[in-house]
Amino acid sequence: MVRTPCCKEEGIKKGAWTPEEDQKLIAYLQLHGEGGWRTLPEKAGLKRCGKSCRLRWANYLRPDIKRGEFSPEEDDTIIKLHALKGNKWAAIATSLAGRTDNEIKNYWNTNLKKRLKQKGLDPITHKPINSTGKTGLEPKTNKPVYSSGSARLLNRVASKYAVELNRDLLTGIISGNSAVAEDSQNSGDVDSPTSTLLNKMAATSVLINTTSTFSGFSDNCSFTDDFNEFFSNEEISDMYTTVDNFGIMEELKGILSYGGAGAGVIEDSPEVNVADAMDFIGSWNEDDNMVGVFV
DNA sequence: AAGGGCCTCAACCGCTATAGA
DNA sequence: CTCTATAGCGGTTGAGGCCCT
Repeated sequence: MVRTPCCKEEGIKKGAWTPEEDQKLIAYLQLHGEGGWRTLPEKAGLKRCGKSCRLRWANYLRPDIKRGEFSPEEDDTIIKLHALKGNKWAAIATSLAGRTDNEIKNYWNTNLKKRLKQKGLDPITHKPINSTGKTGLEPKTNKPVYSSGSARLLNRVASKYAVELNRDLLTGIISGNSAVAEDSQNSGDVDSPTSTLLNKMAATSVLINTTSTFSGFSDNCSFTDDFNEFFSNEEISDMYTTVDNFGIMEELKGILSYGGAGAGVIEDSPEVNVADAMDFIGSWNEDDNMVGVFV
């Protein structure tokens, strides 16, 4: 299909926007809202094409855009998500509030890509650039790399929720039959213990959010850890690549951050030894005390 | 001080996806 | 179903600023 380019008309200005043009665009959008980009320039008194106006607004003028340097946390998020999604800048941007896909793309190309290279990592594959082709993420032993992650996650859940909270909930998380967990099992994909657990937890979180009869976690729960405190970068990377989809991970993050911004920071509970294999998921013993069960 | 090279990032281009007539 | 308009995406470009010689 041949289409007339939108920006080839006579008298259409290109290049950098002036403050006056910005003001006209802002004023118009504040008055009329977004949309109707094709006719907007004429109505707003701008000699620009609609596409240019939309881009200027989306990438620069929108009031919710966060300017300034990227934080180390944002850097980590971008790198992790890039490892998972590749150059899907718009998808990555949805996880960084106030950052645009264009900004992330530029930041990646000018900073993060170089940083990975300096660390000896291929910015495309995120694997080490060396002759062996090793990724650096392979387990150092015969144990799967995800084992410690799943074990620690379960310990945290058990130790933080089990006593004061809903025993049924935790049991449900671990032994529940959710569509998500079943999909994972039916997909034929390699199903790591961590991803199995995460899928079950994520499925349960959906249940919490959508079923009014389900009491879920209590409001005084102070479980405010996030992934970065919870797991190593390697573990997070592994989770993102083995769990079913990004949405599930976001759901799980919702569980982990449950309790609200004002809740206290949890302290590390004494580490409970958890079997690295996740056989115990299937052999969950409801008569056992929650904390310290996983040995 | 001059100018050449490099870097950054806003903006553009070409394309696909989607909605609606 | 087809066609068209619009929105959105990712790659690329180029202006301008900075740094080094």
